[in-house]
Amino acid sequence: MRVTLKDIAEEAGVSLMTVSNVVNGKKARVSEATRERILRIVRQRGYVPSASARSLAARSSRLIGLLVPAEGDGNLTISPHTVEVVGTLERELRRHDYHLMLRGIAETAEINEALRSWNLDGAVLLGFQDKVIDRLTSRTVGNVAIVAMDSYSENPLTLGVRSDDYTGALLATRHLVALGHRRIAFAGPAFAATGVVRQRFEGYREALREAAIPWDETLQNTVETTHGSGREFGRRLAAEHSGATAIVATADILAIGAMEGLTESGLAVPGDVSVVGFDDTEIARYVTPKLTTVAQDLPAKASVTVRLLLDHLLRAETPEKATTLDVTLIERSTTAPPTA
Amino acid sequence: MRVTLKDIAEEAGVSLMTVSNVVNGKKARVSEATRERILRIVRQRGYVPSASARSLAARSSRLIGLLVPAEGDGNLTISPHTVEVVGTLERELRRHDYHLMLRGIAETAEINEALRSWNLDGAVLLGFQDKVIDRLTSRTVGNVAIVAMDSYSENPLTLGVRSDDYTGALLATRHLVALGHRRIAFAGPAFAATGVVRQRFEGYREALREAAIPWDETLQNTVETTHGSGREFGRRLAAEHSGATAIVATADILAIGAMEGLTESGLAVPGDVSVVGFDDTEIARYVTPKLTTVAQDLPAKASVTVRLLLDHLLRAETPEKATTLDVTLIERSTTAPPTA
DNA sequence: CTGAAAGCGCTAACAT
DNA sequence: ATGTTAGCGCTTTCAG
Repeated sequence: MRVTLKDIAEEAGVSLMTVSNVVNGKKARVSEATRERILRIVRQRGYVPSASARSLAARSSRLIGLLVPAEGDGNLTISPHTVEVVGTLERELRRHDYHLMLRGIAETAEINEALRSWNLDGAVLLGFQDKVIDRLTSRTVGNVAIVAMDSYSENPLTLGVRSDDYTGALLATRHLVALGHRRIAFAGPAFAATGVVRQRFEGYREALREAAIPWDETLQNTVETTHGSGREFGRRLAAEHSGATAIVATADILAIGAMEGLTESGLAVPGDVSVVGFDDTEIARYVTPKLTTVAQDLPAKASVTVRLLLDHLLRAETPEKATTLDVTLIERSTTAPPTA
Repeated sequence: MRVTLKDIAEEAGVSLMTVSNVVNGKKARVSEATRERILRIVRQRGYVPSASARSLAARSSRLIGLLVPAEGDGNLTISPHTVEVVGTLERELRRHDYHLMLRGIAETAEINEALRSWNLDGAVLLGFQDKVIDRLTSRTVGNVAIVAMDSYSENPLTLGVRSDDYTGALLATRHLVALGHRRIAFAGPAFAATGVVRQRFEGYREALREAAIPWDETLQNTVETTHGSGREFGRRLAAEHSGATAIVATADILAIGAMEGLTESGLAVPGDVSVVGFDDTEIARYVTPKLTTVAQDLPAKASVTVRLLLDHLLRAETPEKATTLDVTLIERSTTAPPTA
């Protein structure tokens, strides 16, 4: 059967605890000589500690939940830039001997269940609505370290990490304004009083205000974050003659869909209409013309998340306030001055 | 503290075991009356079983490892189509009360460690080289159910699930031949005697053979699976005047890079050179012109994987032989007859 | 149909 | 520097 601490202890002629201490690197508690002897036996017998036994006895699982919304019976909702973050997360966490448990969440109650069932030491909430984060209570999350990524929730039980969505949209819109655009459409999913999309919308509005461009409600478009929906939007924009000469989209995929819709309708990008995306996903560089977009600092997002998690886990540090990461406008080829 | 079985048992005035049996749905072992009473208390007290305690006592963790290569110190290697498979996997597995543990693997030995440390009931190996799979021995994997995705390894300890790579490349190349191409280049990463890329290469070769096109080694190009590498390849092809009028690439991203390199060099796609990709990732539809490519049946890949896993777990069934999934050629706009 | 005993593999808290 | 004791929360096995 499985090799246990006891086996090693017997073979080494020491007690269980000594082996345990060696395995856990508690150097202060064991002499260098026995330490080395035990380590050799451990390697030779191929001993691997049992995570469940540890988790049970130590009340710490060294397990971090990677919680992702799973709409209804459907699939997980994993956006491309999320994937990149996850890769880095896993690596960093593993270096500290923490492991990731991937879990789709259909109803809020499942967050609680996941946390308690596996005795998670922490969790990263990826892409949940602010209102879901808001609802988390200390009863449901206990004392685990929770990072809510891309959330603007003020819930003090969670550590927020997000990009500066407001400034991103501000930069994008200013860029358009500077090029001479006056009628700039906004395209994004429905949003509430708080959240990523709301921030982006407000940044856009602010840039308009700065330029003293009067607000026209018809420029605000509610569109799903999909290529198809973006395409429809592009077609509609072309058909409506709303006079819009530029689009700020809340996602690259949406922007790219819009470009296709526009082009199909006989409008040129950026000749007739300029387009700015958001996220700087890989595809932004692969479409023609290459998409001007707002880039997030994904590596920073991952490392901040890990740092926050570890600070809380190791030093039980008080959650500082939410971290907002810088954002940059990447000017490529989908923006140009409006044609007179 | 935590609500335990014992708490419930005391409150209900029954023994621990009765509660355990109720919670685990062993209906035969408890009367309907007590069953309902206990269930109510369970709900009301918010009892959640401890997975680690279960795992320890039952020697089954209900945990499936999602093992992904992590090159050196680097990030996880997660391709876009892998992500889609993972989403479905998670959902299906969770419906059966299994959970996923995401784990990057830098050295083969870590597979063993991951398996034993967490007492995994099974694992899905995503995108490992065949030679890694080959090396797995019963000592390292024990009796866990292992699905090796996209592997052509004959290792009887693993269940193989993959797409029909050979036929995919065959179809792609035949399509090109049918259009009238005679000098068709192959672009893909270095490959060994077995594996996904080897299969694709052989499919390509076979189509050439069918058409009695003599083999010219210079048409076989070793290229990394990246956009940049593809672009370089496109440029080189344009510069070399090798006479190639078409390209079969082993990945969409590679094909798209090649298109860009070709275009930059003044060659038109598909006017001067036709291009076929592989995988039918999302971006294939977003580039201009839209990419002709070979589509895998991703949902099937996920559900076969789950079925294989569950069969092994639930019924301890003998692993049948590897499953190969059908593949289809999606003709879009990057292929056309060669210009005379 | 229900219960008691034993133990899964490990660690925290005290000894010594 | 090392050992002892007492569980962690659950399931297995065997008895009623």
